Amino acid sequence: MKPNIKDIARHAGVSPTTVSRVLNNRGYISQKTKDKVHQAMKELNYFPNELARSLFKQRTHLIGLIFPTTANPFYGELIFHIENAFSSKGYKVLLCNSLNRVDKEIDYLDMLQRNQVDGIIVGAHNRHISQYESMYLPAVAIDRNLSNSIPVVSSDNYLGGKVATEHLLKKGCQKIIHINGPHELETPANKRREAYEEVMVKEGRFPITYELRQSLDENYTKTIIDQLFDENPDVDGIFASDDLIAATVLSEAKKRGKDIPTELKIIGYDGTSTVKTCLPELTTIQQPIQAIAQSAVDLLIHQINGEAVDEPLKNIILPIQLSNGFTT
Amino acid sequence: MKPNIKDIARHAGVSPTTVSRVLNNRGYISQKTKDKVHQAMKELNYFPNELARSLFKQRTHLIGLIFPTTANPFYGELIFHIENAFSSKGYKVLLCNSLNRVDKEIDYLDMLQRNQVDGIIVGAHNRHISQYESMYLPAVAIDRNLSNSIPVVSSDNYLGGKVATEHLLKKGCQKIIHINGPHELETPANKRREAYEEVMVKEGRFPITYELRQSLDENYTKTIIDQLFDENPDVDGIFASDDLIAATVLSEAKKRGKDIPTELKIIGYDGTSTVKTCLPELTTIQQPIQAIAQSAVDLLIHQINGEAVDEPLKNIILPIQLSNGFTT
DNA sequence: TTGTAGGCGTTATCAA
DNA sequence: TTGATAACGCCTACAA
Repeated sequence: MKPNIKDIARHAGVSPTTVSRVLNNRGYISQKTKDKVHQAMKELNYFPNELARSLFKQRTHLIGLIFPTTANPFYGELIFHIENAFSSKGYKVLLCNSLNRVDKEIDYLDMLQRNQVDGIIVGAHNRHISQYESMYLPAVAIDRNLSNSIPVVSSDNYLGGKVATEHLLKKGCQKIIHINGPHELETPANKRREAYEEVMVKEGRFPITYELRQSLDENYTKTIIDQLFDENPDVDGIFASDDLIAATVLSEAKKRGKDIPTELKIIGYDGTSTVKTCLPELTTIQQPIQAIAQSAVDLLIHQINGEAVDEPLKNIILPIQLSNGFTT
Repeated sequence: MKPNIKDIARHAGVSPTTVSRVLNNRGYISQKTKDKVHQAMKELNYFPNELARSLFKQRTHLIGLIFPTTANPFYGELIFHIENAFSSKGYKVLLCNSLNRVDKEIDYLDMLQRNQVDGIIVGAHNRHISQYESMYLPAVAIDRNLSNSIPVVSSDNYLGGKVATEHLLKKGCQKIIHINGPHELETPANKRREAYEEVMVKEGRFPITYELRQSLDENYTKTIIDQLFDENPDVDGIFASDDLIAATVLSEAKKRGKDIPTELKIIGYDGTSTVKTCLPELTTIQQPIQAIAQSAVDLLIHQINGEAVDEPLKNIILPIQLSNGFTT
C-alpha cells in the first residue's frame, strides 16, 4: 500500500541506503542520483516513516502537553503559543485534556511514556501525583510543583494577588471579598489568595474568601456569587481569581442593579485576549501568556538536549501587569 | 537505559514472546508466568514502546487535528470535545495550529502523514489545497470542502444566517448590516453571509456586508467597525459572523453612547460557553459544538475501521439554535 | 559514490 | 503453555 524506502530504491534503480542518504542529505551523492530519487519519491507519493526513524534514533520529537482543557481561554491561548513555539523548532505536540482529574492525568502520563515522547509540559492542577517523582523524562511544570527535579514556570501569582488587592484598596473599597477556585487543587490561584489575605490583614481588614468547589452544575458559580451578595450586602470590592469568575460576578451584579464601579468594583485575573475582546472594560491582572509558553518550551528543549538546568532556571517567575479597565 | 521487552523477559526468566503475550493478553499463559512478568515490569518501570508496536501493526491510533488556533474559544472548545471523544476510544491527538496559513497547513499535512496518523480532522479554512485530493488517508472536514471524497461535518450555517437576519427583521430593525470575515477563505461564514444577503433581498432590503480581512493589527477590527458606524449613522441592526466580532461591535457601540438594544441590536454567532460566561447578554446563533465534535470523531473512526461512508454521511449538517439575549 | 548487513522494540507465525 | 524467528521501515557502520 504505502511505499517504503525499498520501493523508492527499486523505482529509482538504486539501493535503499542511497535513498536514505538523499533523505537525510548525508554523505556524497551525485546530483543525478539525487534527482532520480526525488523523482521516484514524487511519483510514488512517498512519506518517510517517522515511526521507524524515531525507533532507530531513539528520539521522537514528540512532546506531551497535559492541561486541564483547551476550552478555557487561558489554556487555549497558552497551548496555542506552546504548540507554535514547538512547531517552529521541529517538535510535534500530543494534546491531553486532563480536566483536573487525577485518574485522567495518570493515564495520560502513562500513554505519553509509552509513546516515547521526548518530554512533557504539565499545566494541570491536581493533588500531588507520585508518578512524577519516579519518572525519568524531561519535564516542565507550569504553575505547579510536580517534583523536586522538575522546573516550574509561572508568572508572579503572589504579586498578582497583592497588586489586585492593593488596587481595590487604593480605589477606596471598604469591604473586599475574594473568590477562589477549589482549594484542594494545587493551583496558582492559591498564591493569589494568600497574597489577598496577607495584604488584607496587614491593612487591618478582615479577609473573606469564597471558594468555588469543582461542580458539574452550570449554574453553580452563579449560585455561590448570589449567596455572596446575599450574605454581604455591603461588599464593594471583589477580587476574582480568574476572569471567567470575574465575568460572572459582573453579570450577577448587574442583574442586581449594582452600579459598576461606583457601588461595586471588580478585578479579575488572566487577561486573555479572548476576555479582553469580550469584556474590554474588565480590570484584571494580566499574565504574560506568550512569555510563559516560550520559557517553558525553551526550558524543555534545553533538557531534551541533555543540558543541565541551572538553579535559577528551576523556578522561573515572569512579571504580571495590572490592566486597568472600567470595573474598578 | 529504558528497559525493553527483552530486559523484562530476562528479569522474569521467560522469553520475549511470553512477555508480549502477557502484555496483550493473548494465548494461554499460566497465572504464575503472568505474575512473574507483571512483577518484572513493575520492578524495571517498564513502558511498552508504542512506536515499535505501531510500526509492526501498521496502525498508530494517532489522529492529526488541523485547526486555525486553540486561542479562539470556538476552536478551543471544539478541540476539547474532539480530543475527549478520541481519548475515550483509545486514540491520541496531534495538535496543529494552522493560523489559516496555507504554508503551515501544507507543512502540517506532510508532517502528519510522515508520522503515520490513522486519520485527520481538518477545521482550518484556507483556499483550496490540492494535496487533499491525492491523499490517501481517512479524513473528516469541519465546515469546509477539502475534496470530493472527504466528508464534511458542519452545523447549518445557511439556516443560522437566515435565522439571525430574520430575528433582527422581526425585532424591527430598519437598516441591518452584516460583518463577515475574510471572503477569500473557505469559511462557513460565507454561507451565513449568503443567507443574510438572500433574506435581505427577499425582504426588499439592501444588504450591506463589511468584510474583515486578515490583519496583524490588533485594532483593525475596531477600525472597520468605527468606519461602519461613521458611514452608516442610521444602522440599527448588526449581524456579526462570530461572537468575538459581535463583542467588539458591542463595546464600540457603547463607546459611542448607543443604547443597546433600543438604538442598535446586535446578534453574533457561535455561542461558545466562554462567550456565554463573559457576555451572557449577547444574542447569538448557537452551534452544537459538542455534537459537531462527536460526529466528526465517529465518522473518522468509522473510516479508519475500513467501513464505507454512506452518501448521507458525506455531508452531515447539525441544527443550530437561536440563543436569545438582551442585545436584540 | 554506492551497496550490504544488522538492529531499533514489538508481534505473528510456526514449532515444540 | 512456551520459545525461536522473521518482519514492520529506517539508519548507521562497514565494505566495496
